[in-house]
Formats: sequence, structure tokens, C-alpha cells
Amino acid sequence: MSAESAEIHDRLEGFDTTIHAPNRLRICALLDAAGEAEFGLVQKRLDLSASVLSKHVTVLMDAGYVEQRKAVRDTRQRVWLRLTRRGRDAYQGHLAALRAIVGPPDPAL
Amino acid sequence: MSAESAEIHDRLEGFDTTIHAPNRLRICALLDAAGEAEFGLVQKRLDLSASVLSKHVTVLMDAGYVEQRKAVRDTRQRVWLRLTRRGRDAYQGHLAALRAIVGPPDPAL
DNA sequence: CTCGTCTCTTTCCATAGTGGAAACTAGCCG
DNA sequence: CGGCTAGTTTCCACTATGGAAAGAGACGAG
Repeated sequence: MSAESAEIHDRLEGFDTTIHAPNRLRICALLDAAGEAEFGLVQKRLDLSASVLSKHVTVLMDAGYVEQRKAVRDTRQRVWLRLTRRGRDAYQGHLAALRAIVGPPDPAL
Repeated sequence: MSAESAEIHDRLEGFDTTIHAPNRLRICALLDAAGEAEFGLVQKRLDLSASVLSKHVTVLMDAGYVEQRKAVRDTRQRVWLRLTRRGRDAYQGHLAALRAIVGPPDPAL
């Protein structure tokens, strides 16, 4: 099981464990849809504690998938989050990998 | 953030961490598609060590998602795996949850 | 009957991931 | 200055995960 295994078993290319973690998947999905979102909004939307969200964002930034922008709203500094180009690609690649795993949606359903 | 949070944040109903784990997701997808599959075939298809596959199968059985059937092929006892009804439902529910998270596939792509 | 093989299963172990709580930091207001 | 808000980081306990190796059950060979 070596040379041909790549031909035989399901491909995992694009599968990204950094993104796959449930909360990070939700974060990426939200940012992908929103384009850019405020930290607090993400936190509320996903119902995460600030510390947990902050840590996941750190992981995503370390991977180069997310970047921050600081801006003032209501006299207060807030952090805006968005996917980098690389993050968007990785996210889309991960979705493609998931689709490859689960197969095409059954049209009969 | 309590009563209305269920209305606000993304729904996670159906999201099943037991199934979400990468290798278990692949196992469930394979069994869902195959109906029933031999342990060895699953192992080869997914390129997993016997011990790892066995442990994941145990987890899925403990959850009531998979059942085994022992049968002889080529003079040797082999284990056949399949999703239970409950497992199939949980798997489909998880896929639905994933779709709810990532949103509808972009037709423009 | 005993031995070796094949097919899983279980145990042991080391490592990494995860979240909650709380302490900490930075900017702004009064 | 003290207090408040918005994030960040640290501390901690717990769970998950995989690899390697030992076990266990069934079967054929001799």
C-alpha cells in the first residue's frame, strides 16, 4: 500500500484540519460570507466566549488565513476580521475536500 | 445572550462531533455510500492502521451508529461494517448541519 | 494437537487540541 | 486617577488521537 494507495483511497488533498475544527469552520464560513466582520459580532453570532474566539483567531492568523484590522466604531477601538486570500483558498479547498469525501448531494433527496 | 441566542447564532442542531472527526467522517461517508463494507476494505480505502480503524469503529458503535456482522470469506472470518438506521440519520443530520454552516454552494462558481 | 498466520482488538503511551475562568492589557470616558 | 469596554494571554483540566506492540480468536498446515 504505497504507490497506488494515492490512487485508491479517498483523496484528502485540500482537507485542512486547521479549518475543520468545528468552531474554526464556523468562523471561516462566517468570514467568507461576510467578507469582513467585527470580533464582537462574530462572537455573538457564534455564541463563543471572547477567550475561545480570540484563541481560534490566533490559530487562523498563525496559519495566515485571517487578518485583523483595527478601527474605531462608537468611539471605541474594535477588531475587524477577514479571511486572507490564502485563507479563502484554504477554506474553499477544504469545502472541496469535504464534498469529495461525502460525495455529491443525492438529488433524490 | 440566552433566550434569543438560539434565534441569532448559527444553528448547530445535527452537528455531531462524533461524526465530525476527520477519519470518522470518512468512515461514515464510505459506509453510507457502500451500504456495507468489509473492515479490511475500509482500512485499505482510507489508508488507516488496523488499530486506528478499530478504535474509531468502537467509538461509532458505542454511539450506536455502526454495527458489525461477522462472516466468512475465503475461509476466513471477516468483519463487515454498516451504518445503523440511527447512524445514517446522524450522518445525514451532520451533513445538513455542515451545509447550514457553510451555506449553499455558490452557483456562480 | 500444536504452530503459524491472518484479522481484528486492546492496551500503553506520548502528544496535541479544546474550552472555561481569571488575570492582564490597551484605549477611552468622566 | 479610577472605571469601563474589548480583546488577549495564561493557567488548568480534560478529552481526543494516533502509533506500536501485545492479545485474542479462528483456521489451515503438518
